[in-house]
Amino acid sequence: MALKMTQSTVEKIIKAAESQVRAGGYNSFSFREIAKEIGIKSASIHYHFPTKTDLSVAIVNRYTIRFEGQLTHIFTSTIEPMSRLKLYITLFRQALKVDKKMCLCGVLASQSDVLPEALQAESKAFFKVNTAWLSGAIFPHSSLAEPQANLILASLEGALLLSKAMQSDAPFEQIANLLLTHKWQ
Amino acid sequence: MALKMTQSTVEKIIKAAESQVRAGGYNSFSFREIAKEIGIKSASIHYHFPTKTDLSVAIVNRYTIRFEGQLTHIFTSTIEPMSRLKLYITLFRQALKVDKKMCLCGVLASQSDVLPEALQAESKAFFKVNTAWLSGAIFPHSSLAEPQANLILASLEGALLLSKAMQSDAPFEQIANLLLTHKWQ
DNA sequence: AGCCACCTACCTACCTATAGATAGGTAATT
DNA sequence: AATTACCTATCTATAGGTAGGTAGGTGGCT
Repeated sequence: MALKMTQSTVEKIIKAAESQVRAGGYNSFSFREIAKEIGIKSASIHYHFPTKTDLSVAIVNRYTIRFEGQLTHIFTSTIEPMSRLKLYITLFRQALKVDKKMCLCGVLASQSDVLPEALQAESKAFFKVNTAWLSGAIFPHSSLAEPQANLILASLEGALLLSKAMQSDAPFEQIANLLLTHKWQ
Repeated sequence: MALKMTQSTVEKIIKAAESQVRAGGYNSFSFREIAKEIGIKSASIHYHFPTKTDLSVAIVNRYTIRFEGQLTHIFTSTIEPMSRLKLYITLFRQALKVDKKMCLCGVLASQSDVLPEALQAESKAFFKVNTAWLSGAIFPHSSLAEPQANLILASLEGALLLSKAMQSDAPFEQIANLLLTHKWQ
């Protein structure tokens, strides 16, 4: 029972933190803001995550694991490459339209230079997972698999960026549409 | 002479500030850091730019104007769409390889939610300049000009993001190559 | 069963560093 | 005399982090 409560608080902390990072980046989330949001004191967060780096790594770790879960789900739900791409795009569309936030690692990547090394590594891992999956799941027999995977990933990260900046979903949808109608050879 | 010195200090402030924003985003640049970097006191920056928002807007403004200058230069140097695209890509390659930094507005876009409104507007203007130029200079007679312009811009912003995260220029070059070999109809 | 040691999950109170911003002063130029 | 381009000194808010306390539960020992 006490254990369950603990996990729940940790979950709340990570969720609130993820939300704040995705809204404003690494330097615009704070222990005090998270604490206020979930109704505890900032010192209590240090009990669960001694340093900001520890908490940040935990956020990205959870994010990547959940993302991987969704990739696996897509992979098993269809073998048609373009169907998989369509579902892959849905993951990013959800960030934009449901969460109304950037991709966590997209935000972090743009600030790579000022991130703790452990966090850089964690965000790098997220992108590796994505390019590896795209190569294998969408371009299994293409010699251009790697560059094409990079293009899709970059386009979608950029599409989120652009749509956030333009305060419109249109850029994202136009880009998504081009990716889906493109002849990938 | 005094006027010249003044402009020079203002220039130094903006340059240092731009560099810091592009490295770590809006919340990781500070008056004190800039002051230290250029050898004055932080209070003196407030003389030239009363608030952080004022300074930020000035940074993006200068950035956009200089970018527009380079776009105009490309436009007049060739009429061949693919040559223009190649030169356009060079602008982003320079950010990655020479400055070793993100696009200023790419970083800011990822933090849109926490930016002062004036800054959001300024960064939005940068992207509008780019999509408008791409449409007119590369896809003058295409009905798909707008989505294609968005795709190119998003791909390149995303390419910077990805290359920063992966700590490798390869993703950028692979994406650039695909954009240049693509049949844009 | 009753006691005791320990652990968990918080708390209050506080530290130092740094943030943006302001007031008021000053030397040099116009 | 006024303006420009700085300065020193200081304010308040907030940052991450730490020390030490405590209520309530767990588990072992007699």
